[in-house]
Amino acid sequence: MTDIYRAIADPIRRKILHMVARAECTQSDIVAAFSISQPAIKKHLAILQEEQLLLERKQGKYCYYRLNTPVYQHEFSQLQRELGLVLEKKLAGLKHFLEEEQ
Amino acid sequence: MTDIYRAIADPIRRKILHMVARAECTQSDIVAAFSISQPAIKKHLAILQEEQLLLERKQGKYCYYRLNTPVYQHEFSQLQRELGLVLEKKLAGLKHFLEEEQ
DNA sequence: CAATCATATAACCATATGGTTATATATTAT
DNA sequence: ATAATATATAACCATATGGTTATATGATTG
Repeated sequence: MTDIYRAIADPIRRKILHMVARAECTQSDIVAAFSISQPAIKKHLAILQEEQLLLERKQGKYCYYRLNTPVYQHEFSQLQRELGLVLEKKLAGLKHFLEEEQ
Repeated sequence: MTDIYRAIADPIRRKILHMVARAECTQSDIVAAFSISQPAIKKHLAILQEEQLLLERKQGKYCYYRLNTPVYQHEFSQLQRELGLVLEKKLAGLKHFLEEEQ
């Protein structure tokens, strides 16, 4: 079940997400954009796919990747909510502290 | 230099962030809140500290942890921006596509 | 059909992660 | 002083991560 935290843990995977959001890319487009080997890129793509953030379309010898936008959008807003709550809790604590101080 | 992506990659560390945001906690408070060993918790705390998200205060036999709020706030907004850009790029692509279609 | 290009996969390696148990040390309470 | 509690650390283990090279397969081009 989509662990976006795992997906985004690596900076190369984050850059891949940017690439495939901007436009559909072939695997070799992606390989060309980095200075690591094709199998290494493949593994990153596999992780992004395991986490459902990537869709692929196979055409001839090419494999096109694009963002799975609905999933990304959903997972991103969940993440924002989860991490945003941390700050809200902090604020609530400060508020409480100030109100006790009257 | 603070890799928030590493810090938040594990669900236990995310829960710890919530705990220490809500209130200052001792290490044993945190240990009590999970079903893993004290050394395992200690390692999670060490990672959160390496990434500058946690401040500690030592008092007698207790070690109090609290959120490093400014750093968390800053890193969280950077993260939001970076991951939000992915969606913006997607939207820009769709917009461009529609405008070509007139 | 042969060469080339894109992708897939196997085998390997080093390091990181996430956990354990056992034990040491320091502080506090009885 | 002893016992109990809180924390720290060492040693170990299994698995995951992030990379490599070498090679196979499949599609396209000359």
